Amino acid sequence: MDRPLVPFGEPPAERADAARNRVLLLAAAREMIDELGVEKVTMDGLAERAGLGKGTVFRRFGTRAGIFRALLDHDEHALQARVLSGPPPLGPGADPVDRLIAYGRARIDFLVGRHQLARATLDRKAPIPAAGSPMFSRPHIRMLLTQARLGVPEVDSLSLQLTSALEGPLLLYLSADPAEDADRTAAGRALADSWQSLIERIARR
Amino acid sequence: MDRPLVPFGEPPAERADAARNRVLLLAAAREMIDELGVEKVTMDGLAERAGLGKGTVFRRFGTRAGIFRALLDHDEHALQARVLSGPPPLGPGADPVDRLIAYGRARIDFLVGRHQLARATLDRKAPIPAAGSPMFSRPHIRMLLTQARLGVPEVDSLSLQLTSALEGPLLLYLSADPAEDADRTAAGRALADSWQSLIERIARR
DNA sequence: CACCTAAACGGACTGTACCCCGGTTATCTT
DNA sequence: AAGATAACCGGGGTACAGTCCGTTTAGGTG
Repeated sequence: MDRPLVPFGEPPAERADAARNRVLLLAAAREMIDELGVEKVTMDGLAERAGLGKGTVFRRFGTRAGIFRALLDHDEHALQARVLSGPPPLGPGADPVDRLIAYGRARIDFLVGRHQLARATLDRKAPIPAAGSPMFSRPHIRMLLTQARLGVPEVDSLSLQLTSALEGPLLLYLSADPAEDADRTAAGRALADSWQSLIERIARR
Repeated sequence: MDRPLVPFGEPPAERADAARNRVLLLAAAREMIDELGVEKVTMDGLAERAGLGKGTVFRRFGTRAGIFRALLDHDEHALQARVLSGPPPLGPGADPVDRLIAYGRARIDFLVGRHQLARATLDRKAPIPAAGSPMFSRPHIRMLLTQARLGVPEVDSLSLQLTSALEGPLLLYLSADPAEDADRTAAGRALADSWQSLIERIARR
């Protein structure tokens, strides 16, 4: 009947086999993506490749999109680290407006290079928010916006809209065809320049 | 061997039975959506309800998302008509900046009221662009931006980003749960106000 | 070390989007 | 009006996401 003293301590910590299988699955997923492309990665195939049962795959990631989300999350940590504690203007210390611009450029670069993956994280019937990683982009943009003291009345909505302006083009409106990578790189450059001028326009007083 | 005189005339015009079935299917789809919700509309169910074969449904709409796209397209015509020839500021005649603001408000209203439907038009592996209707929003925003003579260097990218800022929040980041309609209405109001101030900031010189 | 329990595992099962192709029918030609 | 032809139709077939539940195992307990 005894319960842990801390009512909401960490969830009991992942079991060793579970952790091992998770890295196994993520590695297998990366391989399959490289070899076959994102679209060809199936849950059955992935399970077989990793030498595990399908149930295990779903227990770990919940949904197909969940796998890609996990993969993308992992890649994102490097970017987030640069943002949180790297050198300015991306990292702390620079003027908020410059940081906004730098963040947009970095984020676009990031998404352009992982376009397939990012799109695969989209999921019809996502019960909660759910896209690329508004988890990080949105609050960060919101924070910089606030710091910039622009006198924006609707910071929450504006940060939502700017997040969409930043990520939406890559997630929603750019072709998913892997053959068009060159186009996408060019489009990315244009988006980055445009992001900068968008922010500058918003920020000037 | 004779071919039509006009090399690329209309595609041969839909056969009468095909047209009849299309309206049948669209009507059935609307009913099912009202009764069961978007998520519960299946291709089999729809076919049965319309008294047709499953193959027919796919021939007409190509994909599940295609049905919802068709439904949304239909609804959009009314909005587009108001934009193209209705009274200002939404219709022609007003200042381009005012029209941008009015368009954003109208579009947000529209999408808030059809959130479920709009999200259902999203489709993994969409062969071509493919979302809500950038078909109309993007060029229209682009045109108004150009008319406003703001000296924007990247009109194409900016219009893409503004389209995302406008539609992205509804398509990507707002919960799909139909129970939260009230929240969504409030969020829509906030987005609309925020859109206005975003445009005003971009436009002021 | 033997035991116990919660967590992890696996793979059969289900529901559904999407494909295929032989048969049917509308529309055009003469 | 009959024949030709292209489009349409139906429904069974396939592949894949996601669920369920009986079985196995990690890792703590005495």
